Amino acid sequence: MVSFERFVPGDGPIYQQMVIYIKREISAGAIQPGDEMPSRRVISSLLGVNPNTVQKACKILEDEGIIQSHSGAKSIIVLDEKMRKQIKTELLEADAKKAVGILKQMGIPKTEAFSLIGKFWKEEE
Amino acid sequence: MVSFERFVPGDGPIYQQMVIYIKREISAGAIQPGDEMPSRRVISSLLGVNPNTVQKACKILEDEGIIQSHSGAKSIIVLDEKMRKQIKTELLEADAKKAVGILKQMGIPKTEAFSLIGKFWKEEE
DNA sequence: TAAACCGTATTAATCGACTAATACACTTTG
DNA sequence: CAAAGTGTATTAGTCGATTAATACGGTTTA
Repeated sequence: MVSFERFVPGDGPIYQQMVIYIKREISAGAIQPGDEMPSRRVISSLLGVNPNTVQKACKILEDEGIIQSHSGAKSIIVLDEKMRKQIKTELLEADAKKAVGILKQMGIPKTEAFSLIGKFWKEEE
Repeated sequence: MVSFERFVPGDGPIYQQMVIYIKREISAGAIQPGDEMPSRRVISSLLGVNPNTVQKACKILEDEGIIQSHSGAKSIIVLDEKMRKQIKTELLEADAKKAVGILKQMGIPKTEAFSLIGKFWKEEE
């Protein structure tokens, strides 16, 4: 069963955050093909958002071929390994590029950036 | 004169992006105390947004003590060195922490994260 | 089979970001 | 001084994200 335990609300529309959350969990292998999604109503209650907002996210995931929804039954994850790698690459490129761009705009030298990242990596372990 | 050349529109409210942009330029030393801000109307035309949106950002910057506005004349940057370092630290902590959190959620090992960042750092030089 | 659960859809309403138009008083500048 | 430029404020309106309430038909399950 797909879990939303690691979901932490951030910036921007919630339905977009949900889509990205699922994709990141898929990249990590924490969500796998065949896994069941909790029902729209359960998710909405878990995250404290409206069922319609959840449905909006699920609609996007279905349009992208990541979940499959049979009306009446729970949705399931349906992606293959090729697609998983593709999603992972896309997310990584976007996130790493963004992080690098920010650090460079702030005038941080590469070495300092590495030590910073190493520091925060340690703190959370 | 404060420049908006490096401003690239991203996610979230524009007035918040403007505030962060100014702070990052300050962190980098590209914006310094005494620098003049372009007028609200000029900025709005530069960025293609409404003057009121620009004013909203400037109001925040003034409330935080980063700019000083005399009605009728251009606003100027007024922060001291202590404040500059404080701003830089705040931004770095937030950005680096966020980036690390994302990479870890995706199950990226530390070594791979470093090589990724190194790669994108190179590409833009 | 029947109740409980599920995906889906519709309609209306709220809220914040942003636009738009305009006005006023102050300062800089020629 | 006078014109142009500037910060500030007000009011109204648009638009998208989100909430809210509700309904319908298919699937699970006891």
